Amino acid sequence: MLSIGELSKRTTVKVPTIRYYEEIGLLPEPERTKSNQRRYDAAGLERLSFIKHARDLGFSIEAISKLIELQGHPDQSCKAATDIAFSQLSVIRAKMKRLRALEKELVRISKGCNGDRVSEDCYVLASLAEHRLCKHEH
Amino acid sequence: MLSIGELSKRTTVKVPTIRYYEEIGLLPEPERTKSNQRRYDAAGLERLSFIKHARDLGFSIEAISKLIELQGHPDQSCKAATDIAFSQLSVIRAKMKRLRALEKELVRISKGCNGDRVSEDCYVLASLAEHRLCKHEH
DNA sequence: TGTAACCTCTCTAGTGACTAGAGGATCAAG
DNA sequence: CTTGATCCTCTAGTCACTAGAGAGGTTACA
Repeated sequence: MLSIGELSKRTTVKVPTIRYYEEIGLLPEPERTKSNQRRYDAAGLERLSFIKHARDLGFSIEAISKLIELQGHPDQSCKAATDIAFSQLSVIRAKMKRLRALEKELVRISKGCNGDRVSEDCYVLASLAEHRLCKHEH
Repeated sequence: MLSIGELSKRTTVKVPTIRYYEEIGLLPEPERTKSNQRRYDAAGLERLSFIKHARDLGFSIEAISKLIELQGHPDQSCKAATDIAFSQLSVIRAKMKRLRALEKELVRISKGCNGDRVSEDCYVLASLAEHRLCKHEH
């Protein structure tokens, strides 16, 4: 049985975050010692590892809740799970698309001035002030 | 002179957001009519357009505050401004790097199961449960 | 002049996913 | 027995807004 601190070390999830997950119902309430400290078993460790890994992959807490729910029915179809993974993939791709556009524009703007002028003549500041100076959509 | 609603339409910044910007000091307090409604002049419109454009490019409110501060000293060096733009660029690039890694991993995981199995045998769920199954860093 | 539709005001609270800190109890090592 | 680490609960803060309540103001048209 692991204390919250040991669980934290093994999963690299911070202690207050573990308590937060419990509060919102993502982790079940664990056993307690006589002195009211939390104690986790192997199932608790596994569950938190799952959450941590999914979070690292950018899944929302809501999506993770659904995935856990699905895990709990090992004999049912996993279509819902793969759907969630695909929608996560499209979330990631949408973010990348946007970031690529921003990068392009910011590179262009940055090239306009290397910082050796006065603010009045700075192309960076001018570009921020006037969207018209932008070449790409963002 | 523009009402807050007109300013909102021209900048596509929502009314509550304009009030929020005023609250945190990003926008100066505008004039008011006798009946206490906000009225904005050309300077107010320009300032909010600047903020909006910078936000669209992903700059934080804090960075924008600094940029506005710099704009206020048109005769001083613009190095600080270009520095902020460059650091924003590296923020964007770091995010993209991370997203690329996540995308790669998620594509790989998703390929492992097309949703026609039971949860117990689903590679997507298994991969989320076990980091060991991952091929790339994330 | 009436009235309906819309705009604006302030204030509070909620979002997501935590993070920080206060103030106190408990535990393990020396 | 003491010290320092760890644990507990609770509240409040983060970022950049967003939503809603309830009251008052403005505008267009009959």
